[in-house]
Amino acid sequence: METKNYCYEYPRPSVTTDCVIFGFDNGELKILLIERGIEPCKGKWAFPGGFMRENENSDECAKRELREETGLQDIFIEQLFTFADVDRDPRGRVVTIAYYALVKLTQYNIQAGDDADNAKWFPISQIPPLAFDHDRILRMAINRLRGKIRYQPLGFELLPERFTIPELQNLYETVLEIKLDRRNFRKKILATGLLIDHNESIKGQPHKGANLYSFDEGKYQQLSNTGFNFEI
Amino acid sequence: METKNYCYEYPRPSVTTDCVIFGFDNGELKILLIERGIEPCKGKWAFPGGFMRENENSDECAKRELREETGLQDIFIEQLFTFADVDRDPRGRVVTIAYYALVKLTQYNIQAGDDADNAKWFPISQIPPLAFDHDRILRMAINRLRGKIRYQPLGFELLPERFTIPELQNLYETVLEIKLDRRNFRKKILATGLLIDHNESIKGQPHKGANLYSFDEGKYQQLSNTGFNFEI
DNA sequence: ACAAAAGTGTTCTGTCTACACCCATGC
DNA sequence: GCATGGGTGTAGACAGAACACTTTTGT
Repeated sequence: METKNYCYEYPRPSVTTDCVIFGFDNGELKILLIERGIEPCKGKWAFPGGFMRENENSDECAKRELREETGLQDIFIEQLFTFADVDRDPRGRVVTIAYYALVKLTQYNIQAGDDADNAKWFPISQIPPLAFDHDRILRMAINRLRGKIRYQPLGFELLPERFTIPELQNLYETVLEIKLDRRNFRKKILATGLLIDHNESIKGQPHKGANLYSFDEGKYQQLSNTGFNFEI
Repeated sequence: METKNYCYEYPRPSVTTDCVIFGFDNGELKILLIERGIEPCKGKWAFPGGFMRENENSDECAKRELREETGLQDIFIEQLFTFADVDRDPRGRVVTIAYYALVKLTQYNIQAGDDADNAKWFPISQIPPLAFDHDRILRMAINRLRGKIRYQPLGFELLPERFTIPELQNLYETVLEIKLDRRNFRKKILATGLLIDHNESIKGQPHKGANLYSFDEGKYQQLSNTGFNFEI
């Protein structure tokens, strides 16, 4: 199966994209994985991904694979890192351009088995054995998310369109694995002026329902053009 | 020349690494470029780089190319981003894993033409027309350096082993394109406890010579393991 | 003695932290 | 009326910003 192919006198590796998909639900950070039905690594779990085609760039490839394997589209996706170790795939030389994506899980409400039969969400505390070097990719994706959520408004990509401040705080606490002061968090997040108050609150709970907000994407774009920095 | 090669039924692109090399000299941030002697883009300037071999990963490839084309080794180098647009190289499909490197320019004292005949340092304010999509790569490298120098001790990689605080400040001011207060800068950088005082100062100037320091790499490693964050 | 850059300390201001009580809702 | 979580304000600590004068050295 392995053949040597040369162009400019050099062998060419296969190139794939893989995508680490984060969701947030029930106070837990989760990852969408697909169970491999064929060798190599049959029975292990892997990120959705696949081979880059001749007529698409890596961004397009990552988005296409996401759509084909999970039905997801129009979600936040960003290049993470490229993995090019010699022996990462037993079938031959494979270079993988890894991506990570953020899903409004409660909104899209993806079910395991949308397109791929054995897709499943796993809390990051209970990740099953992963195929290839996907554990390394996962570690890097989590670090990227942790690092970037502090100074870019990524959190909102993981929550429904309308969310409460306690939900947002819970997300930050979960992702960053820290505790935050309720009063200070609310002050800081409202001080950015980037939350739109909908004067509407959650009903049907045995306690006061929290107020709903949404993120003002347009205002954020404006502000970031004038050198403003979001920061938690 | 272009042939279609399939493995797992998919065509394989060529894979290269390119490296954006930063140096700092004379109060200027500079980039090392190589003039292309052959088509395509003959006469334009490009980053050193080349095709990844069968028995090396991308890090090894980037370091090897650096050594072969500039004589540089054992310098700071890090993966930047992967460029995989369909038409970035007129010869065919080429995926480039870009790197950036930092050189202690005054120390290594690389001369234009070490190995590659037409290597030359350019101040970033006077970059000549670049080959392929290298202007995009350069922009991304500069942004990465600007972003990362604030919260990781990258600055020291661009200065000689022993440097003065005014030199270090000058570097930060140049890279970040801002002015910093001399007294506050000194206070902050010394407060980290990461500078070793050599009680030795620059001589032969028509004014007071500045004191020499070096960066305490070992202490930084220790501190960063215990959750310390460098920040300017 | 003078020009040029290095070195040094204090005050002010604004931001982050810590913390306790009342409010709304469903049962 | 009680249990549960939501919402609010203030005082103290701390870090960052602003700022002027003295010191060293070569010419």
